[in-house]
Amino acid sequence: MKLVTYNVNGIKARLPRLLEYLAEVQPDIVCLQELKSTDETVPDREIRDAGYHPLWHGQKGFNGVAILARDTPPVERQRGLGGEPEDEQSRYLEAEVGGLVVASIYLPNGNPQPGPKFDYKLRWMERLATRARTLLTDEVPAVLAGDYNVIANDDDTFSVRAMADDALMQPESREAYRRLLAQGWTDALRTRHPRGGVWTFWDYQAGAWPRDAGFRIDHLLLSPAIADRLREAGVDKAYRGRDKASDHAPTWVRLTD
DNA sequence: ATGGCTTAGTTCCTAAGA
Repeated sequence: MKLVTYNVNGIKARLPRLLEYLAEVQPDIVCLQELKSTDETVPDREIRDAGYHPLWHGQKGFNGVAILARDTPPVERQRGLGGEPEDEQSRYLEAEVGGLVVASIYLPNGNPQPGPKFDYKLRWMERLATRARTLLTDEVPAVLAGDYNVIANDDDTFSVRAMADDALMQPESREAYRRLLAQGWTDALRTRHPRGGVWTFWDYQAGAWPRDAGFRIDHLLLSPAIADRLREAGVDKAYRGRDKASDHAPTWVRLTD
């Protein structure tokens, strides 16, 4: 089975690209981020007509995550993370689908840093770690898939220097990500491409795509219960080059059934 | 230092993204 994470950067603006992707690749499960739409304004009918069962967790204007599944409807387990009741940003959605627990994650960007947005990012990462710990304790087969907004290693970016002051690459962001992995999660892309140099995002500005000046921030984390089912991991890079593309490319794992 | 994209909303400018 193929499980994809794809930050679409606006699902209404991206709908033709997303429908193409679903038709051409036919992934089994798709975690979406940055819907920038409410549950009332998402293209629910179009996704269903494309053969997918959607579970939406939208928000007006910003954020918004979803889980799409081809065979059976995702059964919701949780929306949002605990620990900060006043947080109304739609960034976490967890469901059971196809015998897996799947989470669609849109981790806060955190720029500019230092500042309140960076503090929110670090708090959010701790809240995610708390949830992730529970999933491991319960020993469920789980995939935490999404836009983590963390460049974990120097070889995960085209330029360490260009990104040095960015929230994506601060030591605090990296350490929080490493602590999460150290719970027992497997970074699937890293495992299959240990030398780095694999990008999932290319900025719209300054010719980043034609220069191949990207970085890897979309991650799929596998729980121990399914880590040995990992067969392949990659990026469907060509979709970044299409007309009116998202600045992220679909990033995926293939698991044995 | 440069140059300056894309989306959505309180829409013809601004905020946010990364």
